Amino acid sequence: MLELAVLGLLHESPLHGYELRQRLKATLGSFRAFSYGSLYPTLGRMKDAGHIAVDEGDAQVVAGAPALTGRRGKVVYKLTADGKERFAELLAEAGPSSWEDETFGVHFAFFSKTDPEVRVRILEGRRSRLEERREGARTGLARTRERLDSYTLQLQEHGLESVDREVRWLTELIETERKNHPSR
Amino acid sequence: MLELAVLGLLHESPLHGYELRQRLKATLGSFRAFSYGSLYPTLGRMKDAGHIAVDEGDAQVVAGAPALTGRRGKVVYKLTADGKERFAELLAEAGPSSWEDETFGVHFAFFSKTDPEVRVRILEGRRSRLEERREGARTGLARTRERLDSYTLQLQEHGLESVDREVRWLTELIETERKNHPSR
DNA sequence: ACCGCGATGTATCGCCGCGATACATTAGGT
DNA sequence: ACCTAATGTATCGCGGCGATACATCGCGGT
Repeated sequence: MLELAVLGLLHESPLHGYELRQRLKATLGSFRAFSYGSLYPTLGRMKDAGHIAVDEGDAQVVAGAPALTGRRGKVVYKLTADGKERFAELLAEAGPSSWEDETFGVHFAFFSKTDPEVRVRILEGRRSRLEERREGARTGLARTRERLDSYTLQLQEHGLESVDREVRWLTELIETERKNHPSR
Repeated sequence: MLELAVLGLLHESPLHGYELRQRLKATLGSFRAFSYGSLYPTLGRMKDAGHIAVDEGDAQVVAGAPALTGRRGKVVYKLTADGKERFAELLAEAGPSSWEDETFGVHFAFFSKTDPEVRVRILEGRRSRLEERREGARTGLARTRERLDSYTLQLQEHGLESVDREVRWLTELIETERKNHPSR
């Protein structure tokens, strides 16, 4: 998840942790943050996996100054060849994991680097996922409507409308995609 | 979080795990699920804390049948006096934690059991939280608009609109609250 | 009468993300 | 010269998630 996002961002240019986080916020927008508590461990894992490499931005040690305190330098991360492969691999997979709530947004953010066929499949997957959920909620609501207090009801309805909105959005996107890539 | 939800549901009537989860889905609607992987550990913690007690729905052991396999019975959970106190305590607190994304929905679901003053404070807190986020996103968007590809842009804008929608919803709710409880 | 299957039911495991926190460095303002 | 805000790296414990494992029960089909 975060892995995909990091791969995507480093695909543009090498970055250090802090920048990475800024970009994350800027790219994913209001929909997902990713704290340092996730970022650094993920970077660690990715490094271990050999998908990224570090350029110690290295500690320009001033001649006279004793290096008593570790004199921390910037740590710049960049993609390795394996990392690029991994990125392509993740971009290509259009399974249920690509259209779960949190994951979808990240995949979407890198759509311009994704194969058009895959784009459509992900959008459609996401849409039917939401439609399922909507139907479940709708019938559930119909069954229990009377027993619920007005606040719970309001919550449900707001939720339903949000889902509806997203479904409409997705439908538009799918149509646009089809228009631009008539496919087979 | 889950703790609050469980307290709220058990406040109505004792339930066992499975029912609890059904109610969770029904009450929180499309917006949050809560898997068993959260539920049972939470129930464990709450039991340890003395907020809930278990009624072993107990293994009606048939006379002749040897109890070789543990013959698992239903486990019914119910609130203790401490649990009711804890519930009231959680309902009364209207701090930042009450209007974070995930938390807010749960608080809202039990608004009918919440003090009117607290309700308004939570709604307002949530709203300003969203407005902050919106401003951040809006200015960020304005600064970087050119550098973003159309998909990222679309994602941002969809996000912004969603936030706008929720802000409008909250504003309506706040007005209704004020109308019904003019207060000081 | 038997089988299988889906709903009901309890529970655990490892992974991952979050918020809080700590601490160091650098730029700019007063 | 001093203070603050932004930049920067990193860790810790907690809580939630999806997958998984099992067991029981009622029901329809053969």
